[in-house]
Amino acid sequence: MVRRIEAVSVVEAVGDDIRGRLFAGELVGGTALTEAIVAEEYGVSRSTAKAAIEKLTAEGLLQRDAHKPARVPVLDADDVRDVYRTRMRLESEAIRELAAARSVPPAATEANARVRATGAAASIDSVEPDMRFHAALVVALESPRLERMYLSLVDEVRLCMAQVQGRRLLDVQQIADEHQQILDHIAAGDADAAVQCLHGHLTRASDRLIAALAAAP
Amino acid sequence: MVRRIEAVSVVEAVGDDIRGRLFAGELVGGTALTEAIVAEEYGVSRSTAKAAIEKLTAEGLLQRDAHKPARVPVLDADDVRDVYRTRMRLESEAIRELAAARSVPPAATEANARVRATGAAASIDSVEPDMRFHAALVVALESPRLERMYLSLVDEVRLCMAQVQGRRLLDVQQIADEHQQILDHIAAGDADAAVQCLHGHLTRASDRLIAALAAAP
DNA sequence: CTATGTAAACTTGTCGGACAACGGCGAGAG
DNA sequence: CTCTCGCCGTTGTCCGACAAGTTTACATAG
Repeated sequence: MVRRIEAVSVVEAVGDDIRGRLFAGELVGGTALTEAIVAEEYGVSRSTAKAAIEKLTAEGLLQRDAHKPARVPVLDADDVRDVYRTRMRLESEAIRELAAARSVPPAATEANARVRATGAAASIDSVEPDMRFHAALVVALESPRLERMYLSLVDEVRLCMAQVQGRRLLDVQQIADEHQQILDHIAAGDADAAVQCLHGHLTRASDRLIAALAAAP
Repeated sequence: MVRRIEAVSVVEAVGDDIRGRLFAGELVGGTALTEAIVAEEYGVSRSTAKAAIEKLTAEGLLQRDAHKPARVPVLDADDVRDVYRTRMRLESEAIRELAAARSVPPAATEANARVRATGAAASIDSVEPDMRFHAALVVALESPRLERMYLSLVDEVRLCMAQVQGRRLLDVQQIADEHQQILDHIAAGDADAAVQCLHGHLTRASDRLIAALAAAP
C-alpha cells in the first residue's frame, strides 16, 4: 500500500475549484470571469488568478479572446453534437480493439454494476458511474495520449450536463442494459455489433441532451 | 483577396519561436529551459517567459514538474509507439467515415501530389506534404475537437522527427503509392481495406522511426 | 571511504504594484 | 440620427521582491 500525498500549487487549487463550480452548474454559461474577480474571490494575486484562468481556457472549460474577460462557454446544439461525435470516434476505436482481443475491462463491468445499482429515483447519481463505464473502455487501452484526449472530452461532457442541470435524461436501467450489450459483444469479439450499440447509445444521449438544451433557456 | 493579419501577444510569439526551434532540432531532447534563460534570450520578463513555457508544457512539447526547470522531452520507443498508435486510431476513424461517404478529400489528393513531386533526393522536404496528407483526412471531418486533438499529435510527431533529424526514413515514391491506395479504397467505399493500408503504412513509419531513434544516441 | 548533514547557489511559486493597450459605453457634436 | 471622443473597466506586460523547493558542493562523523 502506497501512501499517496499531493501538494497542489495555488493556481492548481484555484483552477480545480473553479472547475468544480463549473461542473456543479454554479457558474452558468455566459458568466464572465475577470481576473480581478477571481483574484479577490480566492484572495490570491491577479497573476495566479490569470494563470488559473488560462489553464482552464487551455482545457476548453473557459473561452476567452484577447483583452476580454474569460467566459463560461455556452454550448449550443452543434457543440454537443461535436462532443458526442468525437466521443463516439474515440470509444469506437477502443471498442474495436477490445473486441479484437475479446477483453472486457473489469473496471467497465464494475462501473456498470454501479449504474444499475443506482435507484431509479436519482438519475443524477448515475451519471458519475456512467462516465466511469465509458472512460474504463478507453483507459483499458493503456495509451497515455488517447486517455488524455478522452478525459478532456469528458470535462466538456460534464459541462454539458451542468447546463441542463438535474434534468432526468434517460432511464437508468435502459442505460445499464445498453452498456451490458456492448460488453457482451466485446466478449464475443463482434466489434461491428458493439460499435453499432455504442452508436445508438451515444446518439440517444446526444439527442436527449440537445433537446434538454433547447428547452432550458 | 482578403489580407489577413494577426497580432500575436508576446508570450505567443516566444512560444511559437521555441516551438520552431524544437521542430528544427535546435533544442535537442533533454535540454533544460529555465524561465530566466528564456526571459533573457528573448528580452522579456520572467513572467511572460513563464507563461510561454507553461503553454508549451500544456501542449506536450515540454515536460516539467514542480520547482524544476522545463525540459525538452526525450521520446523513447514507447512514446513513439503511443503517438503512432493514437494517430492510427484517429486516422482510422476518419478513414472509416470518409469511406462510408465515399468522399475523398481534395486537400488529401493535392497534398499527395506534392509528396510525389518531391525529388527522391530530398526526402526531408517530403515530410511536410506527408503531414498535410494525413491531416487532410482528419480535417475533412470538420470536427473542431477531433481536429484539435489530431493537431496536438502532429506536434509530437514533428518532435520525433526532430530527434532523428534528417535521417532518410522511407522511400518517397512508396509513401505516395500507399497514400494513393488509401484514397482509392476510400473512393471504393472499402473502409476495412483502407484502414488495413493505413495500418501498414503507419506501422512501417513507426518502426523506422524507432529504429532510427535507437541508432541516434 | 562512505554516509550523513549542512550551507550555498539556483530555480520556481506567488505576491504587489505599475503602466500601456485594447474594448465598450455613453455623452456630446454634427 | 449618426459619428466621434473620451472615460472606465479589463487585459497584457513588466519589474522587483521574497518564500519555498531543488541541486550541488562540501565538510564532518562514523
